[in-house]
Amino acid sequence: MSDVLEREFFDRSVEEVAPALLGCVLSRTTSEGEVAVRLTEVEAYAGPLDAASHAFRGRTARNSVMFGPPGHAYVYFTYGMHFCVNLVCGPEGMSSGVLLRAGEPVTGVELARERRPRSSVRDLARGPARLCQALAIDRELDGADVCSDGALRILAGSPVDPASIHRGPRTGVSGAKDTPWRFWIDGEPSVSPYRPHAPKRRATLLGEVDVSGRSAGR
DNA sequence: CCAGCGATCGCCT
DNA sequence: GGCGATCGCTGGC
Repeated sequence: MSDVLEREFFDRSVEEVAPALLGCVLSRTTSEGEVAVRLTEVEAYAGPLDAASHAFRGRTARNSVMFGPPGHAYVYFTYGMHFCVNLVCGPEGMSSGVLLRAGEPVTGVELARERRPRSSVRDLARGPARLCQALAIDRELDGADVCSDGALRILAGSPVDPASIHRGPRTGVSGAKDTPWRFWIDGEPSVSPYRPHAPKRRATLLGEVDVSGRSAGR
C-alpha cells in the first residue's frame, strides 16, 4: 500500500510517463531485504510505432507482457548475460514501455554492494543491466505488478525540478536513432554515459573512414 | 579519458 | 546464423 503509484499513472502516452518517472523510487524486496533506487535516467519505447522497440514486429513469447495492462514490469534477457527492466504504459495493447536505465541508491546500499562488489556506490545502478543486478531483477519478475504490494514496487518520490529534466536520443539503438526519447536528471552522477549505436565492424572498403560518434552524455 | 574486445545465449530472419 | 535497449577489463594516449 503506502505510496505506490496508481495504475492510471501508467495509462497515458509513454512520452508523458517517461519523464514523470524521473525521481520516482523503484523498490525491490527479497528474503535478503530491500534495495531501492531513485530513478535518474529512462527511455521511452512506443511499441508498434517505434522501430527501436522490442514490440515493433508484433507480439512474441518474449515481449507479450508489453501487450498487457499498464503498470507491470517487462523484464528481458540480452547479450547472453544481462537483464533489463521496462514498465509497461497504456493503453493496454499499445505495447509501449519505459526502460529504466539508471538510478541513485536510496535504500539497501550495503545489500546492493554485496550483489555488485566491484562497483563504486555511484555505479551500483548506473546502466540498465547494473540496475537489475543491484535490485536482483530477473525474468522471474517478468509481468510483476509494480502498482501493488509485491516484490517489485514503484513509489512516488520527491518532486524533481522540471528545469533539470533533459532529453536526447536513446542509447545504443539502431532504429529510430534520432528520436529524443531518452530522459534524465541533469547533473546526476548515476546517469549512464551516452553511447551512440556502433554497427559491428566489417572490413572497410577503399579507405572508408569510420565516423562513429563519441561521448556526449549529460 | 577513450577505443577495442570478449563473454554468452535467446530470439528472430 | 547473426546480432543485440550491455558490461567490465585491457591497453593506449
